[in-house]
Amino acid sequence: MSSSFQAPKGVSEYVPPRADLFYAIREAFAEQARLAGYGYLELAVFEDTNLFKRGVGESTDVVSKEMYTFEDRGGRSLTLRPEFTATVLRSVLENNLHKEGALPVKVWTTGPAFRAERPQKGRYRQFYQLDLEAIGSEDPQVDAETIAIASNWYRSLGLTGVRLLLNSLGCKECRPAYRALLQEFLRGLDLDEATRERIEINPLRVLDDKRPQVRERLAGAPLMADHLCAACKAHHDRVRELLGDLGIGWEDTPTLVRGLDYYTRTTYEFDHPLLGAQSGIGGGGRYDGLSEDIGGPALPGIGFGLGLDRTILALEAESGTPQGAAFAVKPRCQVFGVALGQDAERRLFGLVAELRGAGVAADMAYGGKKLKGAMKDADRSGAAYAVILGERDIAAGTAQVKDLAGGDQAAVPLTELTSTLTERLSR
RNA sequence: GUGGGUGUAGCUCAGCCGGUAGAGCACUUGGUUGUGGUCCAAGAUGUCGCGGGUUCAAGUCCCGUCACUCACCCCA
Repeated sequence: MSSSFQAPKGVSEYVPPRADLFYAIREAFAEQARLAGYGYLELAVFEDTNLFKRGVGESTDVVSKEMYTFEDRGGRSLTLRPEFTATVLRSVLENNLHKEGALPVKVWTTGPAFRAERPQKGRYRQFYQLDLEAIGSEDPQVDAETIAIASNWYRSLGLTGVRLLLNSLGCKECRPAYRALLQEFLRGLDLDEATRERIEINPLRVLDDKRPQVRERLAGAPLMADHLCAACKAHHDRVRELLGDLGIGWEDTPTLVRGLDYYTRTTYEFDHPLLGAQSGIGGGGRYDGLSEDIGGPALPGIGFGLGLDRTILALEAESGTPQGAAFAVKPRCQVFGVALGQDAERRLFGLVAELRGAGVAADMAYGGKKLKGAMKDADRSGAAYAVILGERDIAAGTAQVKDLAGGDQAAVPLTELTSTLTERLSR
């Protein structure tokens, strides 16, 4: 019997065992970020609505029709974050991190973001991202470094099907001219009303329309790659060179466009072919003008958002393929205790605490269960060993340690129980 | 916002031309006095999403509604 309530529409919730995977892959990312010198940030989940309007851009769909915006009791307009970059940059500037040490400021964060979209596979109204940003450097090495971090993370999870799609969107020197050129081309096409409007507001987005009838008309459209200024071209070539040095493969995708206005130069997306319509599992790029857009100093930046929900879907999709998903979650229980009688139960309770103190994941049967039921619990717990303790054993000063996979069982002196199990589990 | 599909046991689903509810898995108990995972036996479990209509009779047909889901759009 469930309650009268259910989670709001489109909210992705995680419960065991999926939630264990969710947590573990997030920890795996923390390790990658740490190795590359990125510091952790814990940030506001809602912001002044204008931060997103000015940062993400009012012409974007995200801002114009997908934000959860509300008024607080003081009449302020607040918005649940639809993405992370604007919040990260706002916090970095507010806390003067860009003045405290060497640039770039290297930070990462994680948590939920919110968009009021119609839910479907891989698209939720409350969804989870890992976000990493390097703020204050134009060096293409930083571009390559951030891409490498994401790429290493996917690899550490055992994902093999991730593709990197790469493009450059130019800068404020070369993009306006290209944009005008593209608009001119697009206006000559026979397109539907909504698309014609988009040509005037955000023409680059028309390029990655998925509809076949639109795609065929787009053949021959001018591409940013052919209109980059010398500085942008040099930057883009250098990034690709560095990715090559790192052994990271990519596909040049001249039609790749991001939906947020702030992106400049390096722009990329991680894509997984097994996922269906929402195949972009992560994306990022440069945003050299964003700081000024939100009233800050001129500070270039680059970063990415990786979708945790979609990464889990990718992991699950791959585990159905021959190569399989290699990522293993730490077991929730390594040793499971089974007691016979009240005295033994009390003694075992202490032993379980001792095992936990020694770093062994331990659990036991509660509620005075009979041996058979308790052994069944031991089996279900996934533990490698069961520790069985009865009056006989206590009298002998030992416990029975059973290897649940093999079935072997032997008496181990109580004083050596923790060290014996620690040793056996470590090999 | 637009279109399609689906709502039956904890899970995955079957249920014909309308005749009063089924399977597999999971669960409980027993076979086993101090031993799980295998095997055998027995058992418990449902507002058939909700509301209305047609009918002697509705899980089944009709209308409405809600939820879920996939796709468009959008993006992580």
